[in-house]
Amino acid sequence: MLKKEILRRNSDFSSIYKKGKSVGDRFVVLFFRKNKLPYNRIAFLASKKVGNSVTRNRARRLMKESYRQICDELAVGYDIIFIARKTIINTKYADVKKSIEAAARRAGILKRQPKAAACPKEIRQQT
RNA sequence: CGGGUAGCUCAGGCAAUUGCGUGCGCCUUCGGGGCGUAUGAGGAAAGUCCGGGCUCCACAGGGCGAGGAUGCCAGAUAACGUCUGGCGUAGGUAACUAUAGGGAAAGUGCAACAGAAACACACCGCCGAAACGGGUAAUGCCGUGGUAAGGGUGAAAUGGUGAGGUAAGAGCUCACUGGGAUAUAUGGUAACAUACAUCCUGUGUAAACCCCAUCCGGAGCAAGACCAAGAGAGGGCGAAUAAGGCGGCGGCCCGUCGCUGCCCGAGAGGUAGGUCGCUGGAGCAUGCUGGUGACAGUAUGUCGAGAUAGAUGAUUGCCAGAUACAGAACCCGGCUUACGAGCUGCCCGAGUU
RNA sequence: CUGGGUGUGGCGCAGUUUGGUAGCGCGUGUGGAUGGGGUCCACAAGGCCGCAGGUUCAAUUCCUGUCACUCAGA
Repeated sequence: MLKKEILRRNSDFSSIYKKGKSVGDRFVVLFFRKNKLPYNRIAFLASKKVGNSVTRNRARRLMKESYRQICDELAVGYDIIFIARKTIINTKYADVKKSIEAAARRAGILKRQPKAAACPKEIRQQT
């Protein structure tokens, strides 16, 4: 993941919360919005409700790994926020991955044909 | 074997595939790219309860006051409210543990309820030709009174036992003794212990105010240093409340609400943002020496995170089996709290030989 | 990183200053009043004062430690 693909500014977050759409699943909640850029911007969140710092780090790492596996199949030009729910405590990686896939499919940002890829990795190679 | 008590160690390892941060080297289309290699969370990283380094501000000689903290003695330490060793006291059969442990003979305050009285007291009781007054046929019978031995209340009632003494009693006197103060001697660096002499004999509370001694300037890495868009002083051109543009409501049009032209822009300031501070240090490991110990000295070896929306993950296999509490955020020394496994010493009880 | 505040019946709060009886409102239960309900009246239950130690004769109150929640500032 490149550094420009990480959401940082508070204004970005608030505009996504305000104007974007959301999809929930068993372990994660997804906020997303079009950003008119040739790549996606991502953020992973785990609030204090999830637990202590070890639990929150674990949740974010699981979500990151899942995103890395499926990012080739995602559509391009979105800001996406992944938020961990309380139920993510003591879950396995495979379950989190499934949950994220399901949420993305329901959000409609999962591509039908994964071969027309626009993953950031390939942008990187083109530019 | 059971129970207790004191301390120590580890915090899963190895391999494969695939990912992440940083350092170094090379390549580069210069992009917060690629390749290779090394390295990458803890015993508490936690709570932020103390102490220090470091940085800025104040004072540059120090003192006083306010406020706060600490409070047996000696030592360790950069320093501490920490640690070590001792003393006293308390608890425990013991190993051992706990200890804010200076001053109540400087002053003020408080001690509910109960009780007569909780700085000074007479309810019941005892006494009474001990003293004064009154009274009866007679009697402590009545008043003033003496008395703290006994009863009862209370957490606490004027130190305890015995004898003398007395009207009855009382450290009123004596013997022994509890406690305290002072002086001397011995041991100890000291706290203190022991012995002896003299004197005294209501209490608790200072984690109530207070007194005494010692210590403390304030803020904190978002400290602080450096670079520095945009906006802004101003200048030039244009326009005249219209049109147009942008945004909100709305599926769209209509409608409605809000905002308003373009260009140049020194110095200073420092916003967004970035760079440094940022990890080699009261460092770590091993050995030797000194010390009861905390610790100190010395020799050799060694470099072990530095992120900035925040880096350690995922999958599989093997090791008999398996991981609790928990994630560095300027850095150290402690304290406290959470928690898995293993080992050792010592004490008590029971049993066997 | 720094500095405050709060914790008391089921809920919201007093009491803590100056230690000694734990209280108020709503709610709950029972009874009364009404033909019934509401309002009203009477009575009752319900608290180891967040937790653990200490000081004291005695602690919700004083002291120390600790846990949780919450606010403010940089």
